[in-house]
Amino acid sequence: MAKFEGRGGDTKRGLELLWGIRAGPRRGPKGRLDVPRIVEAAIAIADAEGLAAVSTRRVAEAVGVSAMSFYTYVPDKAVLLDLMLDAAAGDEAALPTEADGPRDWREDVRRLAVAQRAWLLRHPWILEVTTHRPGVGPQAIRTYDRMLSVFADLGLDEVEMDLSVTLLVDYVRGSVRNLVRAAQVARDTGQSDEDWWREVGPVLAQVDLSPWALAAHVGAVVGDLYGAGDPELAFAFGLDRILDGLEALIARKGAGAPARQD
Amino acid sequence: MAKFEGRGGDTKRGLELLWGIRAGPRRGPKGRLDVPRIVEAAIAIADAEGLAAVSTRRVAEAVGVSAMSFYTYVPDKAVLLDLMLDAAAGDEAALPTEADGPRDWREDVRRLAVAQRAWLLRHPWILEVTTHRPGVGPQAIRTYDRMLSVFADLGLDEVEMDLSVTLLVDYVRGSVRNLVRAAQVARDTGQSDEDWWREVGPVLAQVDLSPWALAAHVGAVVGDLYGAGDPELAFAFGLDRILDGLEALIARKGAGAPARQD
DNA sequence: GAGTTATTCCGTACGGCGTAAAGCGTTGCG
DNA sequence: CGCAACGCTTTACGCCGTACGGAATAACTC
Repeated sequence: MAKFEGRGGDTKRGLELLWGIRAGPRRGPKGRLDVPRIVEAAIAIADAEGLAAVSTRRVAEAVGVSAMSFYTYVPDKAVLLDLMLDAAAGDEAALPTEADGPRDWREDVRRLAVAQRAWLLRHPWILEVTTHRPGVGPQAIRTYDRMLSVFADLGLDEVEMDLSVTLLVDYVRGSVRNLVRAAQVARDTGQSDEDWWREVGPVLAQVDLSPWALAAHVGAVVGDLYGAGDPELAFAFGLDRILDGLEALIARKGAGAPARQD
Repeated sequence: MAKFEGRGGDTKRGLELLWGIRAGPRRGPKGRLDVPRIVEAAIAIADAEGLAAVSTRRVAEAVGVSAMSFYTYVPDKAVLLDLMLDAAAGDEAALPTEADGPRDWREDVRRLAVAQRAWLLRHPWILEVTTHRPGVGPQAIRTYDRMLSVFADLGLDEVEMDLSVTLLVDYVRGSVRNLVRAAQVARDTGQSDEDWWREVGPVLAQVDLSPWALAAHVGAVVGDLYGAGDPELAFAFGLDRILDGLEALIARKGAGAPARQD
């Protein structure tokens, strides 16, 4: 199960598939399918029903072949996940370019974060597949490149640029994760957050929370204000803190670089 | 993967187990086990071999009963995971108190983040658990309380305190995740990062990276400096940015609150 | 052409998983 | 005592990833 949440499998073959540089077979019957069709079907299933619904049997059925024919095209499930990841990276929103007017790095970074967030919400299963090794597919590299470009020309060195991208991506992923999980559980169990609270409330009422008065107080205030938590607000708040933090770094480092324009 | 449907009764039963408020059975044979023993065994397996090794059958075997006897104590696997989560929250490091000298919120927050990180590295499987709902067990609430206390008396309102905790926790989790996956994959596949790069390198060399020159350049510089990425450095960098961001907020909000002391 | 060989596709099977169902024996309440 | 509640077990179902082996097909060698 969780063995496949990381990478592994046939690394070399997987990479060749990622970049489409596998030497085609010279004899034998022609395949009825190709890898992109399989990956597309897998992504459709994941988008609609979650990563748990993506089994090799299910994908094979979706493209109209028997269970084992799947393995003719993809060496194992770990590689399928790699391919899905890189393919999904293809539909991220475009970044604004210099042509759209004067660059404002703060606005660019915010847009980047919002776009990443929207992308993750479109493909929630991506959060369950997260790679530990850098994405080495074409789409992943393109995304990395685009993110770096936002931090270019601000006086940061290469390492700082890379770390800034990492910080931003890690934050967005963490922030979206909570939201996605809620939706996922609601779907899997047919139980909304409200239903759940209605069940939890009475049990918690029996409990003595006084040892954690601060938690109880803040929890009550926050809960009253926006139910079980407002993910939009949390996202915006964290992003603003991170932008402030990056701004402090940039101000310190990039004396001669363009500053905020607003 | 996380497809455990929690039916209505399971949620309630799970909560009762979390808080130890089940009504004891009056007749029938005494059980040979209790829930804490089962949870402890499950955590031991998860610590040693990863979450994937935790199956109901395996846990049952570890405590010396047959596969189905497990379900006498725990209604289903999702509840087991909830119990594991809350139990694991019990071994977080203590926070320094006011008795240790003058409070410095920045240092406190940093210590908090470092402690959280160490805790996650001690129980890496926690990051793999797709939690049912926000933690409502006693340990989870205790942790939340302690984190809030660090942000108390700084001029932040309840919502800002809650959001600050969320930001910090989300960041730490995201940051640790990369590190944990590396170790996990290395263990599962027997392939170290270096082995992996040795396999990836030659394939990537065949590829034209010029469309993403910035990514290639930064990637090369970063890779040269510290191999496949230095997680310690990335963690410290992101944490510093977040601290700067929080400091800006606190400076703006808490005119009368204690400022930095260093 | 004929033969060889690489390749596609598929049926079967193995050992895992979570857990429903049903049976057995033990316990304590009435 | 009898009976209901309960602990524990065996059996079984339908999933999963995928190893294996066989049949059909296409292109290469002769």
